[in-house]
Formats: sequence, structure tokens, C-alpha cells
Amino acid sequence: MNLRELSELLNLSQTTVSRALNGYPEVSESTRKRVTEAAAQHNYHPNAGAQSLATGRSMAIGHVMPMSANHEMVNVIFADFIAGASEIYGRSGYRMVVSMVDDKDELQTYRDLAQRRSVDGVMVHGPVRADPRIPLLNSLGLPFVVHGRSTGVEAEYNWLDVNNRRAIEQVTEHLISLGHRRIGFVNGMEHMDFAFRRRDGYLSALKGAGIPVDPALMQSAEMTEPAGHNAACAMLGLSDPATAFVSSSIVVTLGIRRTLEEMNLRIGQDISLASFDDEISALPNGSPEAPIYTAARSSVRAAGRRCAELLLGQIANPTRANVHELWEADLILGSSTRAIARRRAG
Amino acid sequence: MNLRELSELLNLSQTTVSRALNGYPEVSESTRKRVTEAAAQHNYHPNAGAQSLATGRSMAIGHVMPMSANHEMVNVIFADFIAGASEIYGRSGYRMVVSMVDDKDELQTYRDLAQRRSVDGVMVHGPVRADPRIPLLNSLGLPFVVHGRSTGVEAEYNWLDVNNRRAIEQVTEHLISLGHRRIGFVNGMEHMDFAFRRRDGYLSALKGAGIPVDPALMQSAEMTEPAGHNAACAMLGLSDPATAFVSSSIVVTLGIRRTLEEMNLRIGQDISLASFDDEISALPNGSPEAPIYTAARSSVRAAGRRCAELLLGQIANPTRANVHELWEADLILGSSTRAIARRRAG
DNA sequence: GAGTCACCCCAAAGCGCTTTGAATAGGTCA
DNA sequence: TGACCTATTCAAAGCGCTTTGGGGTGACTC
Repeated sequence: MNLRELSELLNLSQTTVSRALNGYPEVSESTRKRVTEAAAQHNYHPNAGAQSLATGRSMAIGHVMPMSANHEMVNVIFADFIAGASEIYGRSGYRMVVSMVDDKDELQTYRDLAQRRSVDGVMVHGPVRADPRIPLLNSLGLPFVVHGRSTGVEAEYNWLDVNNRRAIEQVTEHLISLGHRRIGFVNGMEHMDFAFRRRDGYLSALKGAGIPVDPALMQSAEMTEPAGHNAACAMLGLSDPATAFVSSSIVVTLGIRRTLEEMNLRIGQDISLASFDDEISALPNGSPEAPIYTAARSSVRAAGRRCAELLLGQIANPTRANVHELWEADLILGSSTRAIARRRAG
Repeated sequence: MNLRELSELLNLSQTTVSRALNGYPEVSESTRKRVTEAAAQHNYHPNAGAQSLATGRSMAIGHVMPMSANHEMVNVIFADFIAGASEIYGRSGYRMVVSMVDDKDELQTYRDLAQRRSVDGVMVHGPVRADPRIPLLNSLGLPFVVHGRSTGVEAEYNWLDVNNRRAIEQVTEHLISLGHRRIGFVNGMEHMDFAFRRRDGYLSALKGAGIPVDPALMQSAEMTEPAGHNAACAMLGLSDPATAFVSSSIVVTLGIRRTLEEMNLRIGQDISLASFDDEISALPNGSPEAPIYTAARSSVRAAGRRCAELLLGQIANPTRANVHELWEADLILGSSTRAIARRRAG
């Protein structure tokens, strides 16, 4: 069933049927009703390719994930983010096209998307420092929103970011206020912009308290369970071991926790544990009343929703000024942090 | 830059340029070279909508996720699955379009996709028992592959499934062989086909060993960390408590583990823990040499790759007979299961 | 009763590509 | 030299939709 057939069926022109379906005013309510009913009855939906050819709009948003990011936690975060974004797209009739590409093909992928007009805009995930995608997309004229920011890019662009620096500064300050001075920092890969900023926050908190920086208490690695385990093993094995940890995600925290168990150390009592918490849906951090981990929390899914709104807004109104949103993370006090205690024997 | 402009630039007809780019034989190698070079230089890529209109193929695969499944673990699994599928799509020039839809709209979404011709095939995720999507897709004539199976659907269709029944039967048998008779089973939602089959496997292992079934040792809930925690609390609080657990995923196992810690029970020593392990990339189950959890393991990402291959094969050759693949999970023996021990005091 | 205005509807062009069927060159052979 | 291939290239139609620029019809005004 295509438009021509439908219009013949109704004894109307294609124009009228098209207008009726697309809500144009110059068609009477009675014919509109007749048309929409017939369309529903015969399950008519306009051909996507034809529509995009005729309108120049594809009604699709591109999400490009570099494969390398895939090995990490980013994968899980990505899932929650697109779940949020999808909600918004769905409401506005947009589809989401996801491509996972080799890093080396990534820029070419954007050029390709732009040239083929297969998407009306793109979402930029996991920005690194001086991210080359941003100037490229600006030059391509393809609307985009960055989830995060990129230090070292002076161009203007739409972004929504969590105040990663402040969030980690805050949890570190919290640990310091509890008396900790040997605080292990288990960070993500620091070429990623968010990890770079978190490092800043950690260092700034130490500096504010006059605590010397010990490189042995800082790790930068993929945000996985084993990475947390390794880091904790190393930092607890020091002659002057860590008494607390700041971790980059709940998954990393699970790895740290495994180390504590192996060493028979009790969370909260013997060692304090604070995290950045992306609110991954499968891994809730306890109940709202009784959070397990002290954390700086910010919902990835909510970010996905908002980024999608910003992007659709930009597409609807291309001359709109760029939007920048900096979200503060919520500080959640859980049972995993306590005033410093002497290490248990054993 | 479109085809017309490119052809004018080269002083060739659109036909010749199109054929040169699409590898048709009736164009000389010298002009083909000239054309491809000019196309690369001007970053020409054919307009997606026009191409799909002209060929009738959209070069896209649809992945529809019902929103309800979203709250669960399924989300994380979904991410790994599509990462695998993407690899295959990318190689063949296919794109992936993802829609997350309200459950009530799901069937309509498939009708819509088929009618609009916005995808050449779809992947069916998270089949439930007697899944209505399967007969619908069959009637729509849209090629599809089911990741899993659907008990109660007698129609023919392509599927790839893990032998969930046998996998859980095996880990349960393993626990029984270690002397456990009070084995808690923390399952996913049993309207999902995979969970239904796993239940079967659990029951069959008990039956084989002549162990009575205790409903208090069986839970069916979403596959989250808190669900594991709750189940473990309940089953360890019984007058005749569980001495071992079979869990439906590593995430659930983490919740069980939390309960054990709270109760000061040591994994492996005081309580045994076995899981189904989907090999989520962010949550590796220890190292290959030293797995933490005893588990039936099967890679979701590999399944994504294979399902994508099956689907593209079906599209390329629509008259091909349906393919059914049943994968056996690998039994991994970790340090979390041991011969039954008396409960520690305390 | 002619002119004016809404209101509703239509024919046809055009989006950028693929593909059919035909035309043009350049060689070969009798 | 002209007929006949073969190897290249081309003009034009068509995919299914939107949208421009009219046109007809009745009601209403003067």
C-alpha cells in the first residue's frame, strides 16, 4: 500500500491525502478523518526513503561509538544513555541509528553520515581532550550535542556535562574531613575528558587540605571490575597503605570491594569507599533511604534524555545559540565511609 | 555534491558514474579509477534516502527493545549484544536502527518498520513465552532472527539460543555433587523464555537427585543487584537455610554476595555460589586461569555477531531454510563453590 | 447577476539515485 | 571499404513522497 494506491482508494489526489496525513490546514476535517481512518485500516505508513528524499530530512539521529571504548564500562553507560535518548526520539518521531566503528574510521563515519544525509544530527559520546570530532562536525554543519566536554577545543558547540571536577573534589573532601590522608584514586583513562577533570578535582581537594600527592595512590585504567581489584591490591600493599578510596564508578568499586574481602577488611569500618555513581539501572546503589556507597551521583539516563532534547531543539531551530549545561552531581552519604580507624589486625 | 554534479565534473553520465562506483563490469578500469578518485576527493557518498528509494533496500537492520525490559539487566546484555552485531553490520555496509518502545506499541512498531521499509530485517530481543512478535513478523514477510526461542510458538523462524535449561541443570548438578541439598535459585522473570527454561533445568537437576522442591528457595524477579540481595536475605533467613545459590547473572550474584558479607559468610567456604555468566565486558568473571564464580558461561557479544550473520544471510537469500542454533554454555569452575560445610558460628 | 473570497482539492515537478534499453565509438574481418 | 562485434557510454524512466502553483465550487457581498 503506497500513497498512490491509498489516494485512488479514496478517490482523492495524492496531494490531499499527503496533506491530510501531515496535518496541513487546507484539508477539511471530514476528509482528514476519512483519510486517517483508511490509512490506519490499511496500515499505511509512508516509505521512509521516499519521505527523506522528498523532505531532505531523515528523521534519524546518529550515535557513533568508537569500538575501543567498547571494552570498558562505557558500554554499560552507553546503554543507559541511549535508553534515555530513545524516549525523547520516540516521542518526536525520530529514530536512532547506532554505529560502532573502529577508531581509525570514526571521523570518516561522520563525514559519511553527513554526506549521505542518513541522519539529521549526531550525538557525540565519550569526548577526549582536544577531541577532533568537534571541529569536524562544526565544519560539516551537522547539528550535534556532546555528552561531556573537550578541554582544548576552543570552538563553540552544544554540550551537557556533569561537573566531574567538583564531584570528585567533593567526595575527596568528604574523606579528608573524616580524617583520611592516604586516599587512593582509581580513575578512568585520563585521555577521556571526564577522567582528566576528575583527576583535577582529586588533586585540588588534596591541595586544599595540604596533603601531599603520592603517585602510588593514583591509577588511571579502564573502568572495570578487575581494574578496581588491581588498584586496591596495589594501594593496600604499600608500606603506608591507603585508608580510603575514591573510585570512578560503581563497577570499579565492586573490584575494590573484592580486594577488601580477600584481605578481610570491612567496608566503612576498616576502609572507606567513595565513588562516582552513574546510576546504572542494573546496579542500583542500595535504596534511596539507605545508600550503600558514598557517592557523587548523576543519572546517565537523565543525561540521555536531556541531550536528546537539546539535539532535537538544535535541529528544529538551527540558528539557535549553542546550549551549555553543567550538572552538579548529588552527594550521597552511604555506609561505606567513616571516620578513619586503625587497621584491624589480620 | 550529488551524483549529477559529480558526473558533470567528470564529463560522464550519471549512469556511468553510478556503475563505476557500484562495481558493475561494463565500465572500463580507467574510468572506474577516475571516478572513484574523484568521489573520494570530493567526499561523495550517495544520498541514503534516494538510494533506498531506488533500490528498495534500506541497508539497515532494526533492533526493537521494549521499554519494560529496560529496567533490568537486559539493558546491559543488550549493549553487549548490539556491540557484537554492529561489527558484522559494519563490514557489510549495514546500519543499525534502534528503537525503544512502550510494550503496548511494540507490535505496531514492527508493522511500521515493515511498511515504511526503513529496515531490511529485524532482530528480536528477549522473547517471552508464546511471543506474539514471531507470528506477526512471519506474516509481515520481514526477515528476522530471534535471540532466544519462544516456547509455545509452533511457527518456523530463525533463532540462536543458549541451552539455558541444560546450563542451569549442569551448575545445579554440580552443587548437588558437592553435597548441597538446600540450593536457592534466583531466577529472572519467568515470563521470559530463557528464565522459564532455566527453571526447568533447576527442577530437573533436583528431581534427578531426588531432592524435594521448596518454593521458598525459588525466586523470580528482575535481574538486578538488589534482587539478588533480597533473595539471599530471604533464603538464608529460613529455618532450614540455603547452603548454595544458583543465580541468573553475575549482577544478581553481586547482590547475593553483599548479603553474605553482611552476614559474615565467606563465599565458597560457608556458602557456594554459581551463576549464569553472560560475559558482560565490564564485569569479567576474574581471569581465565582463575575464575571467581563457578558459572555456565556464554558470550552475549559472540551471540550478537552470529545473529547478525544469520540475519544478513537470510536477507541475502530469502528462500533459505530457517536456521536454528543451540549453543551449549561452558561450565567454568571457580572458587565460589565448594563441598558443603557447616555454617560458621556468628 | 457579476465579483470576491474562502475553502477544498488537484496536476505536475522534483528530491537523487538505479537500471533498462539504446547509441556511440573503436577494432576486426572478409 | 563496409559489415559486424565488442567495449563503453548515455538518455530517460521510475522509485514514493512532498510541495508549488493553480483551479473549481459554493457562499456572500454589492
